[in-house]
Amino acid sequence: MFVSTATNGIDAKGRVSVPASFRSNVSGGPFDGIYVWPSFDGPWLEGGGQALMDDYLEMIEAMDPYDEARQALEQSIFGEARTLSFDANGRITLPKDLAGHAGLDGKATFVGLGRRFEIWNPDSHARRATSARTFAKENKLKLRRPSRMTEMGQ
Amino acid sequence: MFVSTATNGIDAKGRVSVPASFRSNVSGGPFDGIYVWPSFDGPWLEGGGQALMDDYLEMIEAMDPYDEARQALEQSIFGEARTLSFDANGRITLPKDLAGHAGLDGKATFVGLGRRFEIWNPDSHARRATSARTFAKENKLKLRRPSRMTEMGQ
DNA sequence: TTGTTTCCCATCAAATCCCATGTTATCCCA
DNA sequence: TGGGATAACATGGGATTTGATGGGAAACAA
Repeated sequence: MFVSTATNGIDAKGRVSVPASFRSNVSGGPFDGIYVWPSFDGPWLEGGGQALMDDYLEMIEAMDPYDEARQALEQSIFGEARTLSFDANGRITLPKDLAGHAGLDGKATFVGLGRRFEIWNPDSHARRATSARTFAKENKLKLRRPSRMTEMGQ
Repeated sequence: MFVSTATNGIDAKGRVSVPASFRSNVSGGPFDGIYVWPSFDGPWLEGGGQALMDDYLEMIEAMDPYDEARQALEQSIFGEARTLSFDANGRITLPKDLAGHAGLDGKATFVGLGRRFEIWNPDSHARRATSARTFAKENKLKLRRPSRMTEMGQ
C-alpha cells in the first residue's frame, strides 16, 4: 500500500528517485517500474503499479464498449500513461510533458494514497494538504465501516 | 498492455516505426507483427497483437452462426484486417488504403488503449485527446470497482 | 524492363546503464 | 545506552545501448 509523502529532487536529466517504500510496493512482478499519467482533474500526476492498471483495465472493460465515457477514460488513462521503469538506483526519468502538466521544476512530491499515488509540485501540494485537512475535519463523520466486512489484503 | 501515445514519421515507402513498447508487447508468439484494420467508427485504425485477435475470435464464435451482427463483425474485423509484420528495425509498411482511411500523411500517432491500440492522424488525435480529457473528468464516477473484492497493493 | 517490395547497413539523438559519492538511517556490540 | 560499523537511500556525471529514421541494393512481380 502506498503511504506517506516524500519530496525528491529532479536532476538535469529529468531523473527523480521514487521513494523506497513505493518501490518495494510494486516489486515482484515482471515490470520493475510504475505507470504515471497526467490527472484529468488538475495539475498533478497520477501513478501506480501493474496491479492498479490491471484494476483500471478490468473496470473499463466492464463498461459498454461504445459508451462514450468508456472511450474517454481509455484515452485519458491508458492513452496518456507512461511506463517508467526504475534504473539501478530506483529512479525514473520523468518525460518533459508530464513534468510540465504538474508544474514540476527541480523537485517532486510523492503522495501515497493507498492503492495509488500522486506526484505534485511541492508548493502546490503544501497548499492542497492544508485545505484537505480542513475538509477532512468537516467531513470526518463520513468515515465509517462498510455494513458488511470486506477483505483487504495487507 | 498497450499504453502511452507516440507519433512517428511515415517515410516515402510508407514505412513507420511501431513504438518499441508496443513491439515488446506482442513479441513472443510465432507472428512477429501486428493486426491493423480500419475502425468502423471513424477515420482511424484499430490494431492489436495475436492475443487480441484470439479474443475477438472467441467472442464472435460465442455468437449464433447466422446472427446478422456476427456476420457484420466478422466482415468488419477479420475481413478488413491486415497482418503487418515488422522489418529488422521494427517498422511496418502501411498499405495505402489504410493510410487513406485514417487520413495519414507523413506522420502517425499510436495510442495505447490497454488490450488494443489505435493509429491516428496526429492533428485529429490532438483534438480527440482534448475533448476526451474533459469528458473523462465529467464521467469519472462511472468507473466502478468490480463487485468482487480485490486486494490492495501489488 | 519497370515498378514495387523486402532486406541490409549507416546515422543521430535520446534513453538507459554503470560507476562514484555524500548523507542518512539502521545495526551491532561493548 | 553510547557510538562506531554497516547498509540503505538519494544524487551526479560519463559511457554505452537502444530506438527512430533515411537511403541503397537485391529479390520479386507485372
